[in-house]
Amino acid sequence: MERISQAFLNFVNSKYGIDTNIVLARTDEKFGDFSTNIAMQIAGRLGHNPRQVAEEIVANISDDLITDIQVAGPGFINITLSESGLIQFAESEPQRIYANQSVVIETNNPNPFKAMHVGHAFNAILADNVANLLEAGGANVFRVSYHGDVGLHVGKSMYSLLAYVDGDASKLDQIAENERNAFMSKMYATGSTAYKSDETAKLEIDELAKQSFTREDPLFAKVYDTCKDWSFEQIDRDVARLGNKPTERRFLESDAELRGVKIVKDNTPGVFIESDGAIVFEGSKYGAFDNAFVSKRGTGLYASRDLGLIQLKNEYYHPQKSYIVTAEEQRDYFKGVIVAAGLCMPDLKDVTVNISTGTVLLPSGKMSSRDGAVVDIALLFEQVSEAIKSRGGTSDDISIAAVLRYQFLQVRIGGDVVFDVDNASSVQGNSGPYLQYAHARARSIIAKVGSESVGELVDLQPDERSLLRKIGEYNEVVDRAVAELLPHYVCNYLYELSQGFNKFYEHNRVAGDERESVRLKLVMLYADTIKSGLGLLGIHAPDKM
RNA sequence: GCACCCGUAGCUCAGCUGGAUAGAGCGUCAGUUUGCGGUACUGAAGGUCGUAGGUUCAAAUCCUGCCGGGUGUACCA
Repeated sequence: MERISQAFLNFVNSKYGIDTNIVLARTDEKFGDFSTNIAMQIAGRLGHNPRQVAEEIVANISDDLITDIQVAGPGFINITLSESGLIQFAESEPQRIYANQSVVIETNNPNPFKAMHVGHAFNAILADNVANLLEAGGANVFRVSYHGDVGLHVGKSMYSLLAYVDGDASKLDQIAENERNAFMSKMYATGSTAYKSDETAKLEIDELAKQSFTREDPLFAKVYDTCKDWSFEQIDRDVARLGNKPTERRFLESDAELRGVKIVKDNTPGVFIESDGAIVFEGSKYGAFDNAFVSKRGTGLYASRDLGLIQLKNEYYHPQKSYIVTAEEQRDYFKGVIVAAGLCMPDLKDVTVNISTGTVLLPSGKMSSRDGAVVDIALLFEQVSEAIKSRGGTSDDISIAAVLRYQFLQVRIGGDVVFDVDNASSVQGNSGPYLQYAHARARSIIAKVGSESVGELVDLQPDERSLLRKIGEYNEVVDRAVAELLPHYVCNYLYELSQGFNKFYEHNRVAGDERESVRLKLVMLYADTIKSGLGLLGIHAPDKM
């Protein structure tokens, strides 16, 4: 295709003396395989009639791979490729635009001592897919996680937990493993309520929050360590159930705390200023907002820990890029942190990138609790599982992950997702299960016919050509998704592809047909393509379901 | 107040490096089956792309104003 593009550019350059970077674009099948608007682009500059220019160009372009080229509409040039041209596309490889790059990406960051909720699941799935795209682009990807193991929320939990154990940490042993998550949620909720309604409790919790940094008291330390371990075990299980690839390192706010404060203090004055006793970064000068990095008490705040984390990631991985995926509420916050990091550590300028996501919204009353609280991840899994069962499907972790991932990834990153359990779990329409089914169906044909009877793609019939054409778009779609780090392009494409397959399937028998060997080849190409695409989304494509 | 994000079919969303008649799912209505997995396929209805201007041969797409919704705005994370 490069060659054909170049032929256009060369001709336009020699004939009209115009340098352009016009590229060929996929077009509606009824027009051909590719089209270009190059004639209309240059006609204006030349003062010529666009159709006439197009005719001149068409008359001077020829290539082995082109079987038809003509002018249409106001001056489009439509190109139809030969079968071998289409096959070349189907057999090409995606580009590796991140080759030789090391990147770090946080693929989950729920806090311990609190239950994971649907927002964490959303964030984790999106980040894991961005990581997949980076890998597909050839990057050496390090998946890490980052967790808030210190601070106020820990104080809230510890308040309830210490009351519960009442001086005897071994009481925690009585809690069954499968009840720990619910127990921790309850502890946090109780502490959180007390913090709001009870002045004495508030003071105590503030004190416990401070202790979370030091953990000097043996009982505190024992309860803290036990529950933190429980939390991480649970987080790892839940993240795995979502279909995320494992992370290789867990960073903690407590690890980032001291070095973060040091970075801030080393750059004050300079990057930071002292204001009202606190150390502040004047982000408002950089399109963010003024933000305190160190409190007037001298303790590091969230922002200084992020600074410390940036330094830590660099020490471990020396990445060219470091991605942090967060909710859009933190967009301006990260803008400030990233600018500050670049000023404090000039070597790391432009390394950290914040990708901001939308929010998961819940349409029916079914999944939102009355008080407006967030949906616990356990409930999310349960609801999806029920929905799959109620339509007669088998509810295993692979199916549940397919439902969640596809639903979350379908929307352009940055937009909100309305999560309707029944809709997402449905096998009809644009959903994860539909794609899995469309894959299993193809594998079933392959199994029936037997892969040894595969033939070559020659003398294709229109339906066969059409499917081959669609398969050939895969790598272009992946390239775009990789370049823009937007997985939803892959979702949209895979849905169109499987629709195309189902249409083909409807009218073209494979097994036993006289064109069996040709069609089998096509079905195999299709099945491999959709499996590869689903893999990129972190969705398993079982042969049977 | 200021900054950022968003506004496309009844609902949920694609399309936004400007291009041919604005697409899809769900829902609604009407069809298809002695056949490789009907968990499928075909068709119909449904849109002044929030609004008013501007740029352009060409605007859902770029620019500006306005209207509507959301988020952020230092010692929480």
